[in-house]
Amino acid sequence: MHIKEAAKRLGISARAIRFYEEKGLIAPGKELSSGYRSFTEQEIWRLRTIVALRESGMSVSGIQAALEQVERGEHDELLHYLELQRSVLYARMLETRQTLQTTDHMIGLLQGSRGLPLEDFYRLAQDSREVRELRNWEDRWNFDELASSHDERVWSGDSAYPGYREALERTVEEINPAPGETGLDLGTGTGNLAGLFMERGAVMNGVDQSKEMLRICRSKFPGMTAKIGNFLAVPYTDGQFDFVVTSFAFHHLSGRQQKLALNEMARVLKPQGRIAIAGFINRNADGGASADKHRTNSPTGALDFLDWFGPNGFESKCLKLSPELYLAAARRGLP
DNA sequence: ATTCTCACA
DNA sequence: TGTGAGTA
Repeated sequence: MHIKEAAKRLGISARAIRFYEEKGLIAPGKELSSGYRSFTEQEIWRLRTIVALRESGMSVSGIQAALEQVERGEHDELLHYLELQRSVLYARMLETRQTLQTTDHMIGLLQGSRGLPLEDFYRLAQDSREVRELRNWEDRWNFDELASSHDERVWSGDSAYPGYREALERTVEEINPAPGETGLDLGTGTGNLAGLFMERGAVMNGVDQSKEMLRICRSKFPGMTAKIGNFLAVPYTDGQFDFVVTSFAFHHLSGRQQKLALNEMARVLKPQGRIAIAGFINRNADGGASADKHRTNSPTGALDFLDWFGPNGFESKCLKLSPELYLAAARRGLP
């Protein structure tokens, strides 16, 4: 089959097919006499995959890497690419939704006032941009960096920190899950906290940005759903969870990112849901990404984000577990 | 009808 | 990440 028919069957331009060839995604044979490209059904199938991945937003170079790995039989690599792609799409959706909200808000302002409320517009636009910039945090989506972020977090494994296990157990006590309740563990790592909740009969979901962590987590806890994602774009729809927990992860965020993360936690929480945050609690002036340097021994450090709960309809408290470890717990009242 | 290259957004 | 024009 020649290029035009192939293009027609795939619903893309012939030019695009040549482009994919130029980028090394396909290598169709050429007819000796004419020099025309000749496409086999195999190649059409491959092109279909390319088109599908492209439609989901994956870059051409990403598709190239994915296809190479599939050829080597490493299917979980492709699975990882798709999961990653999903989380990127989800983040994009949340951003779109926020833009929509801002626009609605502006429409409301316009309808409610005679003149142009320029100052309000300006403030709204600023807020909106700020949130977008926070979400667009470093490029942790870069495949190469996933490994190093894994290393950064490896200390949170079983043996590493004194008080680690106690902090997790106290978190479970605070949430006090009823059997059958649905929970979300953000920055779940290898699923240690989620595992404790499952022992209590909770149905657990976990989110982590490291595929290595998720792989270990899945093998440790087959009954748990684990997704790639992060605090600022939690890959779940609204109002799903009875409780959201996180341990030894929140301090990686800057203060403003923590606020955004709390918004996300509240978003996926059911009306009377609970939140528990355990670990180091930093008092982090904004801008500093690595919060570990700013660990504080002062419980007032926790108040920086505990202040968020009250105005958002939560009853909250903060417990000091050890000189360095804290547990913030919150419960949302009736709406 | 198709290929290739170059410029362009 | 593609597209369009011009060419052979």
